[in-house]
Amino acid sequence: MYFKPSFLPSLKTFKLKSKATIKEIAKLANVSIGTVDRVIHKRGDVSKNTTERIQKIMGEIDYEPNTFARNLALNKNFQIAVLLPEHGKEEYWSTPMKGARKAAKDMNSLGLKINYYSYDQYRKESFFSAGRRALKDKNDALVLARVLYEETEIFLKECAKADVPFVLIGTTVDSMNAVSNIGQDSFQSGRLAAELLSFGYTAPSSFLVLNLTKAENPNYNVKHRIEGFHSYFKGREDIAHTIDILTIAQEDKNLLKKIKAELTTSDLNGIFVPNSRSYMLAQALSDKRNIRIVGYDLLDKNKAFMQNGKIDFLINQRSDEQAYQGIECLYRYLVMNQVPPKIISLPLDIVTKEKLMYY
Amino acid sequence: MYFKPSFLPSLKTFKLKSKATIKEIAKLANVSIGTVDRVIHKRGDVSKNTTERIQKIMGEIDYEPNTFARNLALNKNFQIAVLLPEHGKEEYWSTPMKGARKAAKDMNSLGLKINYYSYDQYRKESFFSAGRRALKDKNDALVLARVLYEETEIFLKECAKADVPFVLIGTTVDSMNAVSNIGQDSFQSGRLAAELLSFGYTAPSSFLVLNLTKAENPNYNVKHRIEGFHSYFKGREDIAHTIDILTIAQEDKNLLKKIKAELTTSDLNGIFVPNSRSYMLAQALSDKRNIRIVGYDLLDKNKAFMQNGKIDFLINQRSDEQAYQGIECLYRYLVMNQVPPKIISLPLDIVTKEKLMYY
DNA sequence: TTGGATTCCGTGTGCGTACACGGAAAAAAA
DNA sequence: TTTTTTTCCGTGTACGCACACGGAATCCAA
Repeated sequence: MYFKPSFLPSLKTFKLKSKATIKEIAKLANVSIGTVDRVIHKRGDVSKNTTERIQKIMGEIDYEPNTFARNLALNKNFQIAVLLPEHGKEEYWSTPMKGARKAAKDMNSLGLKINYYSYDQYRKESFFSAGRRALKDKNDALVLARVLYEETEIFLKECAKADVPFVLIGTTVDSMNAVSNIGQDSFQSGRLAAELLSFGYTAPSSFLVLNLTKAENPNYNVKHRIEGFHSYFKGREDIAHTIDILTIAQEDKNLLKKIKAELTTSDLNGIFVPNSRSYMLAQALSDKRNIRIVGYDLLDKNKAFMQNGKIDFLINQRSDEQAYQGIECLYRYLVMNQVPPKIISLPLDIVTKEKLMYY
Repeated sequence: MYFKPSFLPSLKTFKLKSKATIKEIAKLANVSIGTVDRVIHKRGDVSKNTTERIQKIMGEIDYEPNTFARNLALNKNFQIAVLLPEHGKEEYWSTPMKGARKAAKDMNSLGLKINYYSYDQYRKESFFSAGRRALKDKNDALVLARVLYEETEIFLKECAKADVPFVLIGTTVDSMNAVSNIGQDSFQSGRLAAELLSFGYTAPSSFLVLNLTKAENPNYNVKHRIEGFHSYFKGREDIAHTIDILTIAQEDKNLLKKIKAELTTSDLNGIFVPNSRSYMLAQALSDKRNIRIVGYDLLDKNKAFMQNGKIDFLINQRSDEQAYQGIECLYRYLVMNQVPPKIISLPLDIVTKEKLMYY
């Protein structure tokens, strides 16, 4: 229930002179507000002469429409669709969902409604049908992750045709003419992983990239992380570290065996797992044996292994923040006409055992 | 100059049924909107019976006022004061200022105005006069840092009396009945520093806390960081590290000498500088000599020493973000009546050489 | 039973913008 | 010149809320 809080301004309150309004522009240009409105919204039916006069004045006084009045007049409640893969309670995609829900709550009083659409990320048809449902439901904008690479491209063309703006999360490549691309710089995160993994090692050491792949779907983030990882060591000519790479399909029944085999044959100082499944490696390690591990993301399993000291660093993608910011961007875009940067690169978040309590 | 963007909704646009309005409440309660308004704003002159009936209905339909309509009707441009110490271009306090300026820009179209008040942090009178000026200028709210400890308390009592809400940044202690306290958990950051400093050392090692104090003003953040630092090692009974502490006044003419003396007499593995002046230590180190250094904040000088490898980790307080969030909080508080958490603890941000490019 | 005070509440106006409607003036066609 | 069309622009209403003004109802006392 809503009641007036005590701090609310009363009549006595000092009133600032507000910014220019269309009324003032109209007066200055010797026309009615209707004409000014026509010029602002390019609705035509205004003589060239008058148009230019009004535009000149608008430029001079730096007119910006009053957000409150505008939205009151529009009398429209915006709705934004969030299109993400289905997920279990503690899986990766639950994190951005959490961010979206927070945004929904925060912006509820601004009349914003969030609609959720989920799909099976291993079935292209599922993605298309969820996406098209979002379009049919007349959402004003769309937040999604580029999980299915080419399918997303096809779908986003449909969005463009329907004049539905969208934000891509989880990527920092300017693609598909999105309003914005919000994510983490994968290449740089790979470099950071290399730095953390090799930190303090003054003697030549041996590191492994353990790429636990899943399904046939190529993950470009993982690819760029590995590239960044290598680039770091290429730039360090002071010490000749050894870098190996081992790729195993996550579904492989002999996964644990293969990892253990690798661990016994080579004498490793550190392992980099370039996706969120470092817990699988941690499971395979019976004891710590002083092998440093750097992985990604704060899945519950990863956190548990960090807590007991098996995983040393996790680079957090903050996909909740990505989703939140995506929604915020689109809201500002729709309501206040603010255009965000094409690429928003969230700072790399390094998580250690001591930071764990925050998440 | 403002022009209608192409994506703006037109008449054809699907219209969602909007939330409950006072008009509907009035109809349900069989009274006029004026009466409903009187109940909402507790303006009196409504019979007890009617009041209760209206309140019941409001509770049932979960009424929330339309932010746009409310602010349009209020016809008020809010102004928020930012009260911070004077600073040179690249000094610590320039960072929160940057955040404030960004907020001012972002929220300009919402009619928010930010007024800046600066003071000499070593002159109490300067603080009081700046603060009182902020009050006289009829700011609707106030963002400040608790630099002068007791003086801040006195001043904030004046704010409370004048019914001016405020947010404290740079602290995570719920103090003075602030709308919110936004900062970094100092104790936890000290623990993190300890973790980073001792990371990878399996043999008993020797660490130093180098406390470069400034002026007589006690800094509670520094105190808590050092406490956290010690607490980390107390919890680690696996290895018996040695912790020393050395306090030197920053103004000490023999600062460099004293540091160098310490470095030669003891065989250190790492040094923790619990404030933003780790660059002073770095200056004293002629060569790296494999002493790990953990410090705070991204001053230009610190960044330079991190770039050339002399400083290993910087814990970033993100005071720009603190100021930004402070302003945002207060705006939502004033305009949408949203009450933020009493304490907002920003995640600890670990900066390494590879992350430097982001700042 | 009328005057005045008191209690309670409805109506009207304004906030700045969006957009429909229709009217006047100018230009073109008759 | 008269009629029709086109060009251009002013007016009015709506959006939901805040608040002032003043009207109606009730009650008490004279």
